Amino acid sequence: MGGSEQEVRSRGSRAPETRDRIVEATIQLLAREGYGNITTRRIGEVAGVKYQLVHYYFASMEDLFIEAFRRGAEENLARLAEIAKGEASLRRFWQIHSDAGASKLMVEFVALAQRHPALRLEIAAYARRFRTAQLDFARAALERESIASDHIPPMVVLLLTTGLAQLEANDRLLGFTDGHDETRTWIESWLAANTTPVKE
Amino acid sequence: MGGSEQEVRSRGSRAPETRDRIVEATIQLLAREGYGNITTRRIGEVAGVKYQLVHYYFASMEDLFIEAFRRGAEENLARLAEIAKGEASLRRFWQIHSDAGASKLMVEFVALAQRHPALRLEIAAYARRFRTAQLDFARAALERESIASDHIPPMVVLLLTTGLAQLEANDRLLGFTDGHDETRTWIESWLAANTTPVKE
DNA sequence: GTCTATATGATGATAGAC
DNA sequence: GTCTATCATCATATAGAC
Repeated sequence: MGGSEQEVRSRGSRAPETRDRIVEATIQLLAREGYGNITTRRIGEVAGVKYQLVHYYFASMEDLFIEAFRRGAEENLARLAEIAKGEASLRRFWQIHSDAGASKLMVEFVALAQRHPALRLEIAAYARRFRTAQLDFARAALERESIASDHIPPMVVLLLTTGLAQLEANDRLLGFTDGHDETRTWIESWLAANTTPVKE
Repeated sequence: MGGSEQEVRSRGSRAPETRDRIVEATIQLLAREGYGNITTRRIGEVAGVKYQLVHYYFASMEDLFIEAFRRGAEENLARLAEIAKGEASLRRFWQIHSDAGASKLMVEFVALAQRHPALRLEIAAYARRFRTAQLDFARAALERESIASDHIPPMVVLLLTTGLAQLEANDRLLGFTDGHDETRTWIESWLAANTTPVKE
């Protein structure tokens, strides 16, 4: 960990990344093992620091969770914005839901949220924001593309696809994936047959 | 799901319902406050018995959860079987997913399952069984009814609707229901327009 | 900033009297 | 079967030395 420091942190204080490491470890632990095993001890272990340091940087676990969630949330919103830059298409819309890792993380955070009211509010606020952005994108895609079948409200498309992503994450949590491939394959081919391709 | 019957509890005279009360309290607590607040002390409180009795009747919390889950699972399977007795229709199929309470309970159990491996296996086994039964029903409905739009594989219909139900339960957990009504209304009217009515 | 030690509290679980 | 009493464990969170 010596070497070159490309940190933009202008405050050249010592140990500039401990806090980041803690946040990263939290996300990583959450993604790998789930909310059930999240403790300060394990976080410290993964981050390579004493677990008491967690309390030095964060007043409470909830604060840490909120910060970790925000980091992931910002990434998701940024990615959505990135995708939204291109031409709106249902195919691109579908891509957003294809990241299994993000879905699982979201499930974990929601689970955590029930024990931490402030985190719950944070997640709820983000979820509504994200959904609104998704809705805009879905609306644009549906308007632009001529869908062969009945016209479907953007909200319906949104909830069905989001629900599917959540279901898959949930199934995986339980340890099975029956029907996932079949459904994804069908959706992909349906999109291929019913929408106009968009070039990158 | 059968197998080892641990206690026969044939002594029906003395305090016959304590065990049931504990199981009921567990389900009730899970439905009301979520997995986060499930402890032996709270269960005892709700059941109106000393919390130590929980350990008298159940070797571990996991055993209690498994029994509680089985009770709910049996009910769900029974209700599905009841619905399946009638003529298969997409409308009836959709009804299965309309019970918000059952969806939330399932979400809670899945959350609990991550801390309790044996419960996870139990739930996974049930989920696959239930899904198979639902799939049969969806297949029968799709075959019987002439759908106006493209033909959709039963598995796709199943995962989309199940996913939607799960999404709604999840949103409610977070405290918002944006788009739920709109989506349900659209689905109901779509079913009304694209399927043949079934008389009770 | 990081360490060692510790306070404080809740939990699942058990022992033994009645 | 139900009670009181208690245990060991693990959690979050602090205090204070360096």
